Amino acid sequence: MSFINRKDVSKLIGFSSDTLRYYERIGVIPPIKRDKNGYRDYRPVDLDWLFLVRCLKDAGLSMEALIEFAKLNQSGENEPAQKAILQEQLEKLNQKSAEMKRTRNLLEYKIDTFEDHIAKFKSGEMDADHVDELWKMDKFQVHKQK
Amino acid sequence: MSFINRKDVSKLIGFSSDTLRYYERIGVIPPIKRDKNGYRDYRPVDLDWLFLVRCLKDAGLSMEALIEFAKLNQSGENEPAQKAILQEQLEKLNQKSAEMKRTRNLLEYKIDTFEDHIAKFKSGEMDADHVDELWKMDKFQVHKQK
DNA sequence: ATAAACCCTGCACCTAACTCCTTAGCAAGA
DNA sequence: TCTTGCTAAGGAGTTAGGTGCAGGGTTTAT
Repeated sequence: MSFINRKDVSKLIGFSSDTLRYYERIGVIPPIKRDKNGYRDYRPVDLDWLFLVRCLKDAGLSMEALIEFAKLNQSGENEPAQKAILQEQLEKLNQKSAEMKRTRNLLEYKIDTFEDHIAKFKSGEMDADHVDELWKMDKFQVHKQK
Repeated sequence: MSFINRKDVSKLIGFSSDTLRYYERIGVIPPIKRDKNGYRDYRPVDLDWLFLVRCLKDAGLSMEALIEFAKLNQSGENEPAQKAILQEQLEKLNQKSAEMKRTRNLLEYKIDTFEDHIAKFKSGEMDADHVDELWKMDKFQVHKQK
């Protein structure tokens, strides 16, 4: 007689039953209400939370951050703190995006110059100039030493 | 008398000495030449490879993919295969970027509507309509069931 | 009334990717 | 020569994030 059972939730959100139970245990999702048999009875509010968890996890948040967020949410009047977490994660996401963009540039460069690059690589002719060329692609801000 | 020693490489690329040794062992980087003492002697060609590994790893490639790539590179005439791997990873990177963009939208939405959202969440008033609202944000293409 | 198909719990186990530990060799300065 | 600080190798330990399994209960269909 569950409203939505474990299996349906798995299908909807894409976490396995085991994973859902694991998340509940470590505190990523709040304790789910049970029906008369002790079976989990997921409500829309739970699905909403799981939806958010799914997105944030896919975006690369750690379980730790998600647990912190879940705790704040369950323990009352910490809306500014929660909002701060979301904003912080948004900031991280933006940084990550920028990082990925740079890596994409590098990949494109590597693909474009592949023949040349590999030829040098194999013959051992690749020298400091080539490495310099890569440093200049702005991924690292280190001082090359003599 | 190393050209560039382990510690310098750590500083330059940002992998710890242990990690460098680990990578060499599992085949992410080729066997590094040694000096008369048996100490590793990193050459520009090695740094170039490490640079690429650093970027691809940061972009989320698994060690497995990197090992495959490294093997192809060491074992001769597989340039098309290597190029294919890079292109495949570029494709994955693009997908991931799109995914992150969607999640960013969700986060922004959540932050904007936070007060309202949390109020509903706490009072348990959040209902199927709200979940619908989220489904519509295009992250999932599932059929909601009755 | 028995089987199929769900659900429950606790706990052991797993993979990836490191990270640390121990024991030991070489090397350059006080 | 002694100490400090680098290096080496092999292998055990750690962390994150699950996954599987045994042993049991319920519900529904046949």
